[in-house]
Amino acid sequence: MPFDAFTHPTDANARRARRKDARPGELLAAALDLFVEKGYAATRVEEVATRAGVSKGTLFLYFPSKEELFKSVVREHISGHFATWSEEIEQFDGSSQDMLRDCLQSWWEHIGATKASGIPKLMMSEARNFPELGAFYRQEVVQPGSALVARILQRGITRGEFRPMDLEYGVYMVLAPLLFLSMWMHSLEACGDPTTRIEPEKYLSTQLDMLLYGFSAGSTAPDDTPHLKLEQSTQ
Amino acid sequence: MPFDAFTHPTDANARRARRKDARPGELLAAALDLFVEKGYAATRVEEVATRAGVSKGTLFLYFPSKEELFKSVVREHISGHFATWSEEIEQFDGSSQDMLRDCLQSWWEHIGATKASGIPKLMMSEARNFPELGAFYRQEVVQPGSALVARILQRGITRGEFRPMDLEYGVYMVLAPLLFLSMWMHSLEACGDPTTRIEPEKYLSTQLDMLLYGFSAGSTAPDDTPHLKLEQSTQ
Amino acid sequence: MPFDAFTHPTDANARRARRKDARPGELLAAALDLFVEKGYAATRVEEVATRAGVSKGTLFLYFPSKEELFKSVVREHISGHFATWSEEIEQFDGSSQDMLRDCLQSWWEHIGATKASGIPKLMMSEARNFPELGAFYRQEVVQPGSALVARILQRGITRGEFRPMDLEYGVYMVLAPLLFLSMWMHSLEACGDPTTRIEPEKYLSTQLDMLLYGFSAGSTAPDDTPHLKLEQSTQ
Amino acid sequence: MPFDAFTHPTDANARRARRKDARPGELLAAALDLFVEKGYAATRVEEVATRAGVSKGTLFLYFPSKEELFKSVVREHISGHFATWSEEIEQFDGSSQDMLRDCLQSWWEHIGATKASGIPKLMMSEARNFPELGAFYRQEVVQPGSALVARILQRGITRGEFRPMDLEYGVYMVLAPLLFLSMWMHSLEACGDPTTRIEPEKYLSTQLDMLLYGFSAGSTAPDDTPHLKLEQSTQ
DNA sequence: CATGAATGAGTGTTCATTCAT
DNA sequence: CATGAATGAACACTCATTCAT
Repeated sequence: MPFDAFTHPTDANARRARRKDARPGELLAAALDLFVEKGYAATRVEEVATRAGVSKGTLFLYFPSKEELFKSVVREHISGHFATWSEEIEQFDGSSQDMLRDCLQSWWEHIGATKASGIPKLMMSEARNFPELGAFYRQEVVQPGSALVARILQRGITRGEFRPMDLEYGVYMVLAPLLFLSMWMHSLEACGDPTTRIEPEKYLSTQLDMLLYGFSAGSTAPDDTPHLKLEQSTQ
Repeated sequence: MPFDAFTHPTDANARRARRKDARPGELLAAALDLFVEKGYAATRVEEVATRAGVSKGTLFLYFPSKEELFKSVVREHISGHFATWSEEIEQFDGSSQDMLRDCLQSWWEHIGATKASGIPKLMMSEARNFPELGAFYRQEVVQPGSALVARILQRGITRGEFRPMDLEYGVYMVLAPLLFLSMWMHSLEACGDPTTRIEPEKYLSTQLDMLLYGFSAGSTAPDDTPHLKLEQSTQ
Repeated sequence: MPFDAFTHPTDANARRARRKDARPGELLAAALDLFVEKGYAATRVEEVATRAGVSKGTLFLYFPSKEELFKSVVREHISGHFATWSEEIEQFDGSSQDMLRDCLQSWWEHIGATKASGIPKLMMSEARNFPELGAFYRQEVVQPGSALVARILQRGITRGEFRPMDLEYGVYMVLAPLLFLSMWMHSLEACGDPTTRIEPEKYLSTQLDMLLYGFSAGSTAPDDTPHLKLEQSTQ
Repeated sequence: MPFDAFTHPTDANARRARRKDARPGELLAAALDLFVEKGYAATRVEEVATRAGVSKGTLFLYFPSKEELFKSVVREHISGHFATWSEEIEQFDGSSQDMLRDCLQSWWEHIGATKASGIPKLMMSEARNFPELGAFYRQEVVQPGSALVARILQRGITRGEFRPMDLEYGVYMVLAPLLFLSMWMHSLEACGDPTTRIEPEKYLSTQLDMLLYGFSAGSTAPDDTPHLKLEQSTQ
């Protein structure tokens, strides 16, 4: 491509451009780790810088303050899979039960098993100290996410696969266990003996079963219950 | 006044004893509020003292450090209704579905609707900074609580009311939504517009329904579904 | 001891009251010295505290910020001799020449020879960085001071002792050399070899002569020229 | 154009030579502005560089440190009109009163109305932090300047136009109001409402009158008083 | 027992200075 | 020669903790 010729790899502009992205990226990653691990206040900016391999001064070259760094961390990890997921929902043509299974599976792959799983803990811990961020998170994450799940449930109801329900609260039943799982992983599980460990595969399988058929004896799952299989237990 | 006679004003020992209990009580209450609201690090001991109506120096008369104050706050609010609950389970003789309903209802009354609902947020936020507290919480709350729920589920399975399941993960399905609810109330819900508000009654009803029958169309609840009714929507 | 009896050691309130005044007083004195000596920016709050015999933290107990400390320093030294001076002018009944002599003499005694002489340097150096303070100074010091001198000049004109003149600029002729003297003392004179030293008595005598009779040969002073004699060259 | 021919574009040496002079010139000008405006400490080298249209790094190519930059600024603007003035004095053959008038007029034209008028403020503000500069200023400016004025006064005395006086302090009477004027312009006048403005022409006229004849009624100026007229009230 | 003045280690932030490109 | 990213020493300010009264 002729255009590429202009910005030859040795082209200083390109290199600088990459820098501009690279350095903050490492800082944001380090900051996410530490904020999740210790909370906002207990995290020292110098530690963030050190972990990112730069000096304290450099951090302030990219983020005007600790608060802005925090906001950037949250925003960074929200860019979102919503567009992709929305697409997938649109084009899915299996049963709604399968859809729900895919939903949990995809959440684990793209959120639960990644660093992004630390964000909910961050938000829950700090939302009251950063109300502006709380609003941002509600608008950018909670609402779109709820909407996606609501579409799945609505589809199931429409197709006669799910029974009628209050969609808003039905959505919570899908999301609450997921969010609880990610918070657990970054709090009690991360600080204690490994006996506390939740195995995501079992956990999500159980959730799927429960969501579909509940615990009552009569409502046992048919043999063709969607089977959830996670690719990797991560990290 | 006969009651006053017991704690006779000239009885210095008695007075001091009461004091020792009374003052820390106010301090612990103030501290719980603030720790839940702002997190451990962002809470100033002076603010705690002021809110409790005493001076900063007095606080250190009762708690040797901020850290000990924090630990006391958590310990204090964990005293636990486990003995009572255990008793209730022992003597319950209705269906296991009803038992589950009573369980949610009781949790709301004694935990969810009280200040104790702030503890889970505190633990999730600070467990990694206070691993000792995390262990304590697991031992004193998570395990006994899980055991109680496990007994309910086991009873249902034994009596043929619930289908067989992995008890450990079944318990999570009961507890995760409850813990999520309390965290939500003290984070995003507490910092933003009231549209985010979760109505506990609806939320818990939905959870009960889901737990028992799931979402699938075939497994609709029978007419005698246990109906959950909360006494008061709190505070 | 009779002296101790007055400030009875057991009177906690009285002692505390004195404290409240005493501590800031020492801090303000130390701050004035240092601000005059090194300028606002180059002065370290810790140095101010140390010179006042307290810790850095204590300084912030009395002044919420370095900026407020600076403002307080300027305000403190402005309370002013204006009331007294105004009175003196009112009741003076000698010649206006004598009045002018007394004016210079009094300025030296109460301002020039005291720490207050550092304030003009401070204001000249920092007014552009603290416009609000500049306005305050103009209003509280420059204007009242100019008004006083203007009254003296006007009286002389009215009584036929001084020739008619533009009062506003006449006032500058009285004040400019005084302000220059105080700035000189706190800048070049304070940093260099003693040969630069201006002797206030000679300086002010010369100024008085010039103000009254100028340099021209014809206008020599009569034998009864008011003679200026400073009490002490201070410090 | 013949002049251009000298600095032929292909002559690298010439170009570099010009650069060496040109770039620092802009930097010194920018630095003078900012140092006068905000003081030494509050002036950021980056701001100086930006205002001069170069990068921060470039500034350090020409000046090894902020301190050296400051010293250069002061030195640069002290080059002095002393040779010219000395010449003028030598060749002047009017009255000493006229000489004094020309002196004030020339000071205004070459110092007061130019950026050099900021130097006295700088020296007064920073002399104690840069004693070396203070000494330099005394040697290069104060002493030659005083000597010039002293020559004028001495001439007047010798010719019987001025009355005998202590020359050293007589000189201060000439210089103090001038230095005060330039400090005023760069401090209180520069930060506040325009009502504070001193009109140089009136101010200097008044000073001249006072210097020659004083304020006393008997010593009114003869009709042939030298009349001071400034060419431009600057900027 | 209660106070609140005093402390000083610790933190976020700035900015002169360096140096690889 | 010019740049601007990177540095780290230095500073203003905070706050848990102490202790004399």
